[in-house]
Amino acid sequence: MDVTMKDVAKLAGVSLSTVSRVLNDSSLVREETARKVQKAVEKLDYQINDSARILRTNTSNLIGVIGAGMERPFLANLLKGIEAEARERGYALIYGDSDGEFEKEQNYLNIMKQKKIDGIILITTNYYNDLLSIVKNYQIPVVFASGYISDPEISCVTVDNVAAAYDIVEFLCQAGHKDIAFIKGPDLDLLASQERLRGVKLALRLSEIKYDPNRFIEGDFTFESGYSAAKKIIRKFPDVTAIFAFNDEMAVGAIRYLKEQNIKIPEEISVVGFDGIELGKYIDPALTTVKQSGYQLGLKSIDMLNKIINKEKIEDNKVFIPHKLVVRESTNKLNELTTKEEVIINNRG
Amino acid sequence: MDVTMKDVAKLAGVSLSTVSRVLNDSSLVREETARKVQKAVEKLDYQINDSARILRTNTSNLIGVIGAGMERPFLANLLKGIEAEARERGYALIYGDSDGEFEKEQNYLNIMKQKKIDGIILITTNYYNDLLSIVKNYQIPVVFASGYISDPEISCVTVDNVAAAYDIVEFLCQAGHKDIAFIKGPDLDLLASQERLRGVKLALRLSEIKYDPNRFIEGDFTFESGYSAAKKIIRKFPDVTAIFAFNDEMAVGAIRYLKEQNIKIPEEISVVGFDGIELGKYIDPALTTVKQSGYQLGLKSIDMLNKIINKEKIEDNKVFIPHKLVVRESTNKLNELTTKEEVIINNRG
DNA sequence: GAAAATAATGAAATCCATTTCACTATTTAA
DNA sequence: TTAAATAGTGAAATGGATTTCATTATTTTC
Repeated sequence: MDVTMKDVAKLAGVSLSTVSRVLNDSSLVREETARKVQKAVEKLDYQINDSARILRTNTSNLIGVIGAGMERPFLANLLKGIEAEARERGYALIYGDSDGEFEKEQNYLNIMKQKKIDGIILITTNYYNDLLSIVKNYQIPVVFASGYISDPEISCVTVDNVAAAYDIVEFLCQAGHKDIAFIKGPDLDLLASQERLRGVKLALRLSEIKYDPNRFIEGDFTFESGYSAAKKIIRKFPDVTAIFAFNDEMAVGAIRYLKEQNIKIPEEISVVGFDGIELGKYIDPALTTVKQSGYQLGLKSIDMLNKIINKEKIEDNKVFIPHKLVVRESTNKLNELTTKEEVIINNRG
Repeated sequence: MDVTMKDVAKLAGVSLSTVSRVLNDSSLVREETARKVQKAVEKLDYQINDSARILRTNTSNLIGVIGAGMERPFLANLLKGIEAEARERGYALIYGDSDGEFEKEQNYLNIMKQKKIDGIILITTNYYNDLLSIVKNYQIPVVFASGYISDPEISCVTVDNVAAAYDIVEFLCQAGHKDIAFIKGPDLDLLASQERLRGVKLALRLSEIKYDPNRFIEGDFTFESGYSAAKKIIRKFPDVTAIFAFNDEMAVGAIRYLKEQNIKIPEEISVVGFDGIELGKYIDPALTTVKQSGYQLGLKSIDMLNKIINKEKIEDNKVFIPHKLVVRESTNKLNELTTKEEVIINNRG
């Protein structure tokens, strides 16, 4: 029913082998013969049967992507970057959502293995050591694109979560904030959230601010969780002057809550986020955040994976993409606030 | 190197055929034999070679998804729904982004055909008639999940863009707005944007408001385009009392611009969006919009595709998912505004 | 208990491309 | 001109499953 190489061979008056050679690497075929074959291919609109090819060659030009929470803007852009670079390099993508569940991850891993994927990108927040050992067992090239994995065998591409979180907290501290609350990610998130936590602690220590675990409210990276975390923060710590949400969506949720309570941002409370998604520019006040490019992360991940697949030398299997502090309207210096109050006090006095 | 059925057969002491039967449909196999085979499968951790299976059976349990602009929250959720339902039904997903380019769509269509996908979901804004005829030629089950396609042969699942746009414009009109501006989608978008446009026109006609094409500024569904569209609107039509952006992101961008200009929302200008993405609840003012569920749309699309693949009867190959007007803070009745003004006038008088 | 029917299994063909090996045609070297 | 080397091509083996057809065991029927 479908056109096969045999049909092409017959029409071109050559053998199967020759057709195959023309379609892959015509170096061994006379130009004239190649032309005949090409003509037949076009005339019949021949399309290769990929399964047959994969069966024989054991390479699929397929890359598996297993992610979770990919509807988040940052990760949606990551996927976009992955897709663009994969396409560029001749790979197609098999995409599966694990919902952050180990079982589903395993499941997809199996399915993808059965499809003989050439490599796999994992975007998984709560990796378990089990997953790591399974992945290693599979002998399939893997890149983690969600956080730093210390295991030296594992390649990963990620923003430097520790440094980035450090930078933004340091920024708050240098602005004079001492009473800071945090909306962290799920405790199960062993990658991004835990790393950012480490960066926070580091910055606090260097600024000689006591680390108080109570000031870390757990969220799940959604608007909603940011909103309700802010509520808890305001109740428990009415004196905070700054909130650092571990991603922009939670920051936006928090801002919404604060505004509902008629708390002025940044005059009374500064709010900062993480990721630097487009949205941050358009909310009111525009969000101060530390920006990383999901798209870039996607490109780099495929780049590294491609190198592993092709057994190219890799200088370093831990790659960090750049991050940048973006100061907008949701923060100010605590001094400024003080100044204003002083002015008011002066007026009164 | 990999474990094959042959290995399983040998270990279990049966023939290849028997192993295959056990793994597919053991109805013809003695229970005892089946157990032996199962045990061998487990012992060897046998994984089927999918390419071999597909080659033989010509069915892949693969569904292709070709989309564009999938980083938009609504579409990201659509993809999530597609993935969830596809997984549920035993399909894996091959995912490609077309960037809205015909050539890339064609390309992916070819690649996917070569991989013997069982069906395909198209989320493409500017479909060309070319694409339609190609798709028809391919004889592969297809579902459009992005808008209404009139061609009776083509199945589609979509919100009723005409009705939804009608509803929200009617809502504005009934609130007393006569001077409305619109931020539409790209003119190339023959689906969502053009349909919404039709809904708008219908509502305007029924409310006896003259249709003025100048009042429709073209955007591209991004925050940024909503922002600059609002700028144009305010310059050209300083008297507008309402803006309808054809999606929520553009509405958010518009709101940002209006706020920068110290224009009060909704007191001076009401703003409405389309889609009902989560974000709308958290911006200030919370966005009035017409809500559809991307996730739901995804589920329904796979459901329909699955039916086509299995040659089940389909009552109607045009399916609409529900939409709902969600009134929040970004709109008010023009009367209320008038009342306030009257009060002010009275105060003055 | 023999014949007929059914259940359970295996051998071999098949799906479609790639690739090795063998062979012929053409060049090059001597 | 002949021997040696190389270029170009084809036949056949191969990858790993499914499935048809044939065959052997087992039941059922009379």
